[in-house]
Amino acid sequence: MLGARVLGARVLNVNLDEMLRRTTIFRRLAGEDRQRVANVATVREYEKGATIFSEGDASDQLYTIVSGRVKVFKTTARGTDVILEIFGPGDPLGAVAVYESRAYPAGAIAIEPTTCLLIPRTAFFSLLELHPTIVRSLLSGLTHRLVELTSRLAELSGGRVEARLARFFLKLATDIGQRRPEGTFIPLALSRQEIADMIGTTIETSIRVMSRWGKEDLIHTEKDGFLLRDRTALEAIAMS
Amino acid sequence: MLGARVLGARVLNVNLDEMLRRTTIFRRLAGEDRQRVANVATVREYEKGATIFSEGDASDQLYTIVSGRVKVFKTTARGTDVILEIFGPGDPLGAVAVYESRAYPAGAIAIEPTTCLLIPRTAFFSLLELHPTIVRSLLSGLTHRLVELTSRLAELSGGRVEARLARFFLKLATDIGQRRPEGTFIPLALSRQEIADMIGTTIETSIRVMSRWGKEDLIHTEKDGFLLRDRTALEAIAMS
DNA sequence: CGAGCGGTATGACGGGCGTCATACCGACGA
DNA sequence: TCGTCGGTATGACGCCCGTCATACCGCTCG
Repeated sequence: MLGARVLGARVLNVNLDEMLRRTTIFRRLAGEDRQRVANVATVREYEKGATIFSEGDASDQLYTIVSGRVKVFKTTARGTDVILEIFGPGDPLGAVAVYESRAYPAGAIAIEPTTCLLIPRTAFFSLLELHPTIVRSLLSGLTHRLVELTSRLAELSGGRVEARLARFFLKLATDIGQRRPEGTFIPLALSRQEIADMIGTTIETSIRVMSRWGKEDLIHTEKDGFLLRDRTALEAIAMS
Repeated sequence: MLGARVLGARVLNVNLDEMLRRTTIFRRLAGEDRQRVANVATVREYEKGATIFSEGDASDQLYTIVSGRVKVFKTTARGTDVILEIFGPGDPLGAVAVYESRAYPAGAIAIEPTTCLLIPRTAFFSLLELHPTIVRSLLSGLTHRLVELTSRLAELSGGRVEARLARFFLKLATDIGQRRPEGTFIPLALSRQEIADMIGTTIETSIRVMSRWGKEDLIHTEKDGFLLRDRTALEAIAMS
């Protein structure tokens, strides 16, 4: 449990209900049902870089992100990592493993200070029995993830690194970008290594491209994110 | 409807029930419910190379493969194709699109003579209402596909082409391989282009590697599949 | 039978990018 | 204050593999 701190549920009981309301899975529950979930839920906090679970771990809990961001990744045969997705507040974590009672098929690491809500598998299953709406909600989430993943698969395979990187930042911009007078700000701090893991290349290459783009005033790395300065230039690179 | 032939449901009504029993989704239905599905189902046949649906098409039917094999693929920004999965008898096709009432996120083409069972979306939805077990079955299928896709994502990103190709055939061997005195036979006819689309490379490279491996007696291309002659050599290549 | 076509095969060439090596810089702790 | 460490930066080298071009082979059709 390195980097994790378990908080007594009683202390936070006031907030638990509020937390549950913000999750995509449990938000539609009636008040009393949410209360029942709250009674068996645990809150856990992770500092940046802390491992939430590792690939192959037995899955006994369903995680839900309350705040922070988490990268879900798989380690390839060669030892390099590939980031499958980056999850944020409200997103479930490990739903696939818990539902199928199998080991986690990928690892999860906090890339920001993160707090999660943990529901034991047994409690989760009895919820599924009682509330078909939760099953529906799960289905919706999974289908969206499937579509996302297929897009990433098409994206990763082949093509020049520069184009992939440009498309990656353009997608981030439309997803979580904030308009500013100087450009579009992406409030997501990723290391060069994590950028490389997202687009399937090495850290040196990602550093090289980011460094050049910084000098060419296309995109700048800031303390807590990235600032897109020249969106049209990136779009041109993405097309090529 | 090029390459498709619609058969009168009445003629095949005897077989329809048998077909439904073989699907992963509808097999658990009670007899009378299966009969209700059979009443609204259609059978359609596709010859090799025929398009079942294209990426972006509106989804009005749920397909289920009765016999044959289908490749599901996405076209990248650069115009190259990436094969996401190859489905066989019993597998559902387009479940994600139908459930979410969205356009198909990928295209589907028959790589063998194939016959499918078509269920209209409306009928599918009323089935979902009546039978929670179908929803469960859908969920299971989706989670398996998710795990598969994440593995393929990790597989595709980076690494030498030879290693990826070796791993690809080794996986096929363990999935659908048949032991023979001369080696392991993989009963799946893929063109060099389709091999390239599976592992994310070009047709020339896949031809080169396959050609060399043929000469080195590692794997031979036959009329209706591939014959793995030297499994340990492939495993060595996959490791490197 | 010759033309056309789709799939396979093979060579030549060059650039993108992975690999190795070194250096710089800020943060942190002894 | 200095040493260490993690992250970033940059150069040199080489080779895998994508691109272009040509050839071969079996099949179908006029």
